[in-house]
Amino acid sequence: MLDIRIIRQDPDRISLALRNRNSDFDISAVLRLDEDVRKRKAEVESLRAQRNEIAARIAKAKREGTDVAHDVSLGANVARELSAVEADLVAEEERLAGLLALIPNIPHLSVPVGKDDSANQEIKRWGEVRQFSFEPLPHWEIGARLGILDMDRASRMSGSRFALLKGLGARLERALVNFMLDLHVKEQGYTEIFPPLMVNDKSMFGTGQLPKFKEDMFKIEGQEMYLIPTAEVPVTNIHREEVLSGDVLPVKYVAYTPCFRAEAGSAGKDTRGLIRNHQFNKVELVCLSLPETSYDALEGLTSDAEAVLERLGIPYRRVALSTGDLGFSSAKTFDLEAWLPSYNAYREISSCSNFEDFQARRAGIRFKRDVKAKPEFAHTLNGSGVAVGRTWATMVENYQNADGTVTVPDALVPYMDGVTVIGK
RNA sequence: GGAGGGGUGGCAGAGCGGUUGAAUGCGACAGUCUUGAAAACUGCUGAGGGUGCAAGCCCUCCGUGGGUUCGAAUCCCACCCCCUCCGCCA
Repeated sequence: MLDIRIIRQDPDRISLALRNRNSDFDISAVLRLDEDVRKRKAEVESLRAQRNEIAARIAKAKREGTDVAHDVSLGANVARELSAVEADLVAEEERLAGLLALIPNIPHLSVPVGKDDSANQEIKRWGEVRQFSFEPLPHWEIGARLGILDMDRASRMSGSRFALLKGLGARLERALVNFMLDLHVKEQGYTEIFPPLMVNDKSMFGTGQLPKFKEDMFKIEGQEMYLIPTAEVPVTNIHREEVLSGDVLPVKYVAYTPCFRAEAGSAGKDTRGLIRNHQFNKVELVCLSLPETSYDALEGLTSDAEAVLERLGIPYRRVALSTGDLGFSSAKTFDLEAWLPSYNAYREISSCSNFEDFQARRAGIRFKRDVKAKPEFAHTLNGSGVAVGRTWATMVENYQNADGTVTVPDALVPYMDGVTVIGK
């Protein structure tokens, strides 16, 4: 959520930012409504002041035993008028809040301006893309042949876009999760979290999934509860409605969770294998930071995610998303894209974002610099560290051998009980 | 799922229709004392918003949302959450 005061002060800047994001949101409606609300609020408050004054007078008169009838009827009139004006105010305020909740974040100045992902900017590349001496197979083929990935049976029990891992395939998934968690916890100083996988609508509002992206989530029937689309939601909301003391910042959390996405509107895209499923595993990094250091924190968080790919020897590149490709809540996002031989392209495997105070304002995550200071909104960041299913796919494809086996990279061997080749 | 109990400031805990934004204690903060610290004493101590150049003035908040009333932390209704016991269950 944007600060209404910024919209008031600098509407042109907001409008430009929205246009750069391909948003047709009409700021002027917000400004008009904001003015109405403030006018109405002044009315309500002066009526309340009158009411309070009359009530105080009656209290005093009763104590002194003087007549009260005149003030009581005066008070009744004020009360009647007040309730009418108050109802108008509530309605207007709700409308304004509803509009504000739909405005995306303002991109940071460093974000490349452009209308879609073609304007994304490559920041760096790491690793050599492997040249195969044979025709490489996609991971769903490799997995099926090795008996470690079974998409057919998964769709029989659950439908399309679900995966069944088996034997060393399941083991590999678990190995990846543990490897990533160990790296982030033991070497990079994150605190491990295992959060609830269902959250209420307030939490979904806090991180920006609601109200606009309801269709992308699985809702529990008959309840105001959703399956989490990412650990970002419960983990960022750990400190919802809290005032932290400034010296605990930065707070760094890592969580492994399954993620659930309805993926409305993605029909026909990435229909095979592990790339785009309704349920997938992810290790997520979340950081709460001081405002002035949040871009350093973004750099740190992104390189913490990159370390995962580097240890696994997976070639990747880092891309700065353009204004047109940026997510709703984000002020700046780096995507990490891993080389996927079956796509003959780099595919997103991690997305690291600085939301600045956008989520913190929605979720009420604040801090005080010291005991006397006014509370300020913290900055929130998160990034995948990294998507496990996509890593599974990328690894299996990059490490496949001509005989159909898959070599296990050194960093993972201890997590695979010493297995160095899958399929031997 | 059933039966009770309870949600008040950072914490504990009063208040149960009229100077109560809220007693009291603890904590925190500032100060006095002290070579320093502790103790003791004194003072202070929530958040959000409107308006104004400012000083200030005003409004809101006692789980949440409604209602009654001139006036609600206090009365009524609904919901949410927590605790205890029983049932069920990995």
